[in-house]
Amino acid sequence: MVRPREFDEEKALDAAMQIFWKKGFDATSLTDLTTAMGIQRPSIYSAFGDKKELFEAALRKYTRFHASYVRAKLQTSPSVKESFRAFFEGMVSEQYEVGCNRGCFCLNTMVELAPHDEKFEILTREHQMYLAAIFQETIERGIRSGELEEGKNAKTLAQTLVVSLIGLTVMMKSRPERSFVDNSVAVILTLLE
Amino acid sequence: MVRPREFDEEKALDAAMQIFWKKGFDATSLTDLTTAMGIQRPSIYSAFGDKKELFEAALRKYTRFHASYVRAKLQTSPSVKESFRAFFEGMVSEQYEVGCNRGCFCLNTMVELAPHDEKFEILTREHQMYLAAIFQETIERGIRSGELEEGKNAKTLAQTLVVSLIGLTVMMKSRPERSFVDNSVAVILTLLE
DNA sequence: AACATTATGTACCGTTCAGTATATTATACT
DNA sequence: AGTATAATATACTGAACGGTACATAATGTT
Repeated sequence: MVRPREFDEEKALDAAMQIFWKKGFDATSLTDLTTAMGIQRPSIYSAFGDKKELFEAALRKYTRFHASYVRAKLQTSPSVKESFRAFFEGMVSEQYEVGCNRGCFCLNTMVELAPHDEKFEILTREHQMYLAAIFQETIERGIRSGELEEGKNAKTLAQTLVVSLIGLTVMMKSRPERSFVDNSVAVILTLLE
Repeated sequence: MVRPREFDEEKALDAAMQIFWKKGFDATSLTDLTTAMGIQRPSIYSAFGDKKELFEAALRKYTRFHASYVRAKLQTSPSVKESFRAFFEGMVSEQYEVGCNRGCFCLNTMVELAPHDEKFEILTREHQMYLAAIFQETIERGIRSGELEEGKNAKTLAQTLVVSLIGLTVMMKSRPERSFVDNSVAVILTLLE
């Protein structure tokens, strides 16, 4: 009945995510987007709406991906402590190995848009809350298995680990000496002892 | 010999700092700046250079102010633990009392500009290093006075507290329930126990 | 094969941006 | 008082922005 789309919407959205992640909302122009996505402006508007709607779709894609990534990373070992260690140390390694320094798309958005746009305030907050829930479940698993002491407050500990994760991620944007973050990770992990 | 400036440079720079702090570099237009600073464009250019130079001057003013603020806050009590508590809890209170949510100018810049501009990567990193040094000195004071145990590693602990400070500041940009940050502060402070 | 429908490519819209040329005004020194 | 100097105010520049009108191309159905 009609002419079908020539481009893969998911691939195009992925390209948009990458560039928004790297440059942020304001600094990304529609020309940047058409180049990265490999399609023309009217195709963007018909498929995704305006720039902000596209950004929101890209961010939602990111948070889904990121949440499942974190969930997977925290199950790499039967040991909860070991899983958290692998998670934090892996995050640091990845950031220092990659050339560009884009950090976390959700945190970038929290800084750039959340204070002036309630939609993104809510969206970014809820992602952090979700991460805190994942952390809490993992800690509770450790308590049940006996690896962590019974007295630990899983909820407040999880919240603190999320705060630490945010701090590490943002700190690395300024490329401090690696020992700075390595030391911090080591101290943060003592909270699980 | 010449016509003197009609405006107070420090006051104008302060106004520029406030608006850059609130809106960031890209989102602040020269029209915003002339309005906030109460002067015309050519006056900005002759007194401060271009937009980026003005931004840098504003950020340097901020970091100087912020560093001395932190130094003062950490001497509010002879007790190091109590000083850190006052510092972290005060920071949270201030953020929740203020209507707008501008966070920390230096961290905002770390996210917006540091990854794409080496000058700001260095500037923001050095401020965090300076904060870490202040924290370390404070912890060492606590160790000398006997308030903190001898075995504490002042340096790594200070680095971790800086990471925590960053995490709290950024987290608050999404306005989570206050208990979230209050809990985190409480746990973070246990690192000093 | 003709048509209705939607995607695409091009070229454009008005607006806003950072930055500046020019003319005027106000000062300090001679 | 007159002049040299620099700070203002106005108005403008070209470029880039987000967004869209319009013509063309490609499909599935009749």
